[in-house]
Amino acid sequence: MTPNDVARRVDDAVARLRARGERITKARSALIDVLAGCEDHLSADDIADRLAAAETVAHRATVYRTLESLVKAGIVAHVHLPHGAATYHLIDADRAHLHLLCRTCGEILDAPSDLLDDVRARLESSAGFRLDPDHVALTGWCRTCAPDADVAG
Amino acid sequence: MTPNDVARRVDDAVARLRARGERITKARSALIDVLAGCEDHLSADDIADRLAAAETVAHRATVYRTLESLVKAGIVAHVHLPHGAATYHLIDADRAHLHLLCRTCGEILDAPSDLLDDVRARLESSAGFRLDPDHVALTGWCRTCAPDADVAG
DNA sequence: GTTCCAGATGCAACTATGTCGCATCTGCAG
DNA sequence: CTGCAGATGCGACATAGTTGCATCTGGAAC
Repeated sequence: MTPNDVARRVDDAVARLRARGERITKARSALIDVLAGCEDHLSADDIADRLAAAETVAHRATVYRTLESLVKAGIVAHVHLPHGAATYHLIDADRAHLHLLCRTCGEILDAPSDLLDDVRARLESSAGFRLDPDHVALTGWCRTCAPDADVAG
Repeated sequence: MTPNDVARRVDDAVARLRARGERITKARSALIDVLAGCEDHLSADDIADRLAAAETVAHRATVYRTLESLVKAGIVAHVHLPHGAATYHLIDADRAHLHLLCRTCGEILDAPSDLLDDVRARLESSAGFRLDPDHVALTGWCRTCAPDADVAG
């Protein structure tokens, strides 16, 4: 990701926030910078740490509330991981993906965004259930850990 | 589920615990009774409440440790729900199912256990990732809530 | 039935992840 | 520049789960 890409992501996010009539404060701006400059999956505490490292301390409550605003604005996605904190990342249409969590090493892998399309269609027609495929990570074991995996636990 | 079914489930669970050389204590026995007599999905606190109602008070730590033993023994499955506590239920081969959680009303629905078979095969061959399909609930919106659902959040 | 001890339990303190009420501060519209 | 809705800081609270340690007990050995 080039500096240019980062700037584009920041601008895009800020524009979308403004379009919703939300204010652009120091905390929000810094938080968007952190998310835009990062391709990893960050927990709320990770984000607070990076804000502090960038010399923009924000209270934990502010981080959570800001993330909530960004999620509501459709700018950020939060993904729940079984055990441990939720992770947050900017939504990027050309970078859409689902998440796989290794139960042994804890690594988060990306999966193609169309992975669950068939499942979604089946659930919709059979149970009327509208699947939200990106809201939780699927779990299992990565290539490295799979051979030693113990199914229980 | 008839009283007979419950008794069979209890006996089966106790036998499997013994086979692993684990002790059958009052707390464990009562906890298995609770799980065997219930088709719902119970959180650790739900279980503690039902134990208390059955006049077998067990400390929260004991409930967690006992559940962990049962999970390790392959007798109980725990399913993580985004937001809120994990739920536990006895594993019953002829009753296997996956879980769907409605993000609006919080209801837990069952889904056929083969729902993710294709996905599992794709992940295994393409990424070497071994999916554990029952460890997390899939989220979305049930038939009732879907029409009003707001995707963000 | 008694003894013994690994393992189970009770308890309290602790961690982690969020949430909330309220006083203060600040973006930004006018 | 000013006013104020909305954002922030702070601390207390809530929930879910874990851990260290002293005590108790299931069940095997005798």
